[in-house]
Amino acid sequence: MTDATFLARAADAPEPAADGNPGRTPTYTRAEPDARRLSLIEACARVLARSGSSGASVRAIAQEAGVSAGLIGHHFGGVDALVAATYAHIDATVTATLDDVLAQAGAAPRARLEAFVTASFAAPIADPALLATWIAFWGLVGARTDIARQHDEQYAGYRARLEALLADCGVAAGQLRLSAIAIAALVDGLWLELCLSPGCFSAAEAGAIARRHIDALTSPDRE
Amino acid sequence: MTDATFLARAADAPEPAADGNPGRTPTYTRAEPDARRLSLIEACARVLARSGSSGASVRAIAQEAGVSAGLIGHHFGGVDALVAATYAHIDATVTATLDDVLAQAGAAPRARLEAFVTASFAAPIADPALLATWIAFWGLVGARTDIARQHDEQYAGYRARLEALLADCGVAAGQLRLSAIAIAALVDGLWLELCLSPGCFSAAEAGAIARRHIDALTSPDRE
DNA sequence: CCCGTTGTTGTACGATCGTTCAACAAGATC
DNA sequence: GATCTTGTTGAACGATCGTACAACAACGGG
Repeated sequence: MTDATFLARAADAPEPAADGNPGRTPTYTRAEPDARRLSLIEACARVLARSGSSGASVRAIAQEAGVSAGLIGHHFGGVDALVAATYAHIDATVTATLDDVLAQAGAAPRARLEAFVTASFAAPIADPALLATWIAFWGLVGARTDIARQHDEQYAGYRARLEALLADCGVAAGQLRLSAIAIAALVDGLWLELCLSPGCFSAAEAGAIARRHIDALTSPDRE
Repeated sequence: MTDATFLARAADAPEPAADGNPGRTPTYTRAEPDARRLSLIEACARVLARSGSSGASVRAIAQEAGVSAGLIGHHFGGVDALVAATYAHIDATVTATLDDVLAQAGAAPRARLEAFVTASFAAPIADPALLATWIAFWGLVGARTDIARQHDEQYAGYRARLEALLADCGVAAGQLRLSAIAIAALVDGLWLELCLSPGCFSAAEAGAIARRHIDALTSPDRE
C-alpha cells in the first residue's frame, strides 16, 4: 500500500566488476562521513523492516549498504549506536514531516489540527520500514533506561504539540492534557494497525475516524 | 505500578544444595510435560520483559526457569516454537480475562462495553511482561507471514467482539465497523503508552478517556 | 526391590554474532 | 606527479548463539 515510500534505494556501491573502462577498476568508492552514515542508517532501516530486530546484524546491514562490516564500527563505534542513530533519524524525519504539514496548512486552527493528525496515515509516516524501526525501539524501552527516557521525551513532545493545536481550537485548559493523550493514543493505534494489517482499513478511513474523534473533543460537553 | 501481577515466580527449581535431608539430595525434580512447558512459557515471558527480544536466548530462558538449556529443545523443538507458544498463551490469557470480565458484568449493554474496554488498563492485561511479548511478536509480523496471519486473525476477533458489544448499545449497523476500529485503536494506543510510560497517565485516566470516546460513538450524530 | 520409562542434564559442535586492527587505496593538496 | 590524509577493506578474534545427542536419574509399576 504505502510500500517503499520511505526508503527506496537498495544499495549504494557501484558495480565492482569491470565495465567499459579499459584501465583499473576502483575497488570501492569513498564517501563523505555524513553521507556514508546516512547510507548506513537507511540500510539499517531497510534491514529492520525486512528481517526484524533479530535480523539486524552488522553483516546484514553492511551488505544491504554495499560496504564491508567493519565500516559500521568505524563510523558508529558499534551496532547499538547505529540502531540508536536510525531511531533518531526517523524521529527527525517524522518531526520534519509534521512541520511541513503545519507550514502548508492554513491558519484555521481546526484545519491545522486535522492536517497534523491525518499526516500520520500517509507516507512517509505510515510506512512499514518506519514502523519496524519503531517496534525495535519499543522492544528496547523495557531493557535500557536511556532508550526509555528518549521515548518519554519524544512522546511528551508530541503531546505538547497536540495540546497547543487543541488550545487553538478552543479546548478548555482543564481538558487539554487528557484530550491530547486521547488523540495521541488514537493516532498511535490507528497508525500501528494500518501498518501491521494494511488490508483491514484504509488511510482515508483512519482519517475519518480521527476527524470524528476531534469533533467530539472540540465540541462542548453535555454535562 | 502494575508490576509483577502477570507472572510472579522467579524460578521453579528447588534448592540443589544439601538441606536437612541426611540422605542423597535429588539433583533435579521431574515435572509433568504440560507443567514444565507452562513453566518455560512463563520464564520466556519474564525474560522477554526484562531483556527484550534480543535477550531471549535459549540459555537465558532456561536459567530463568531453573532448568538446563537442552530442555527447551526437548519440549518445544526450538526457541522459535517456544516464543510462539508464549504468544499463544498470552493471547489465551487475555481472551480468558476478557471473558471473565464480561461474565461478571451485568446485562446492561453499556456497562458490558465499558467493562470490556477498561479491562485492558488493569492487571493482568496492562503488564510490562505482556507488552514485551506483544512487541516481540509485532517485530515478527513483518518477517514471517504465519505470524502476520496470526495477528490478523486475532485482531479481527477482537474487533468482532467489539462490534457485537457496540451493536447491543444501539450503534447503527453502517457505523459498526469503523466504530469498532476506532475503539480498538484507542484502547491499543492507551494500553501501549500506559505500559511504556507508566508515569504519564493513570489507568483511571485511560478509562475516563475511553468512556468519553464511547459516549461520543454511542450518541446520535449531529448531522 | 528391581526395572522400565522418560524427563533432565551437560557437553559438544558448527554457525553467527560484534568487534578489532593492520594493510590498502581513493581522492585531495601542493 | 609525489605526498598525505583517511575512508575502506577483509581477515582475524573470542563470545554466544541454537541444536543434537548420549549418559544420567527420578518416579511409577512390577
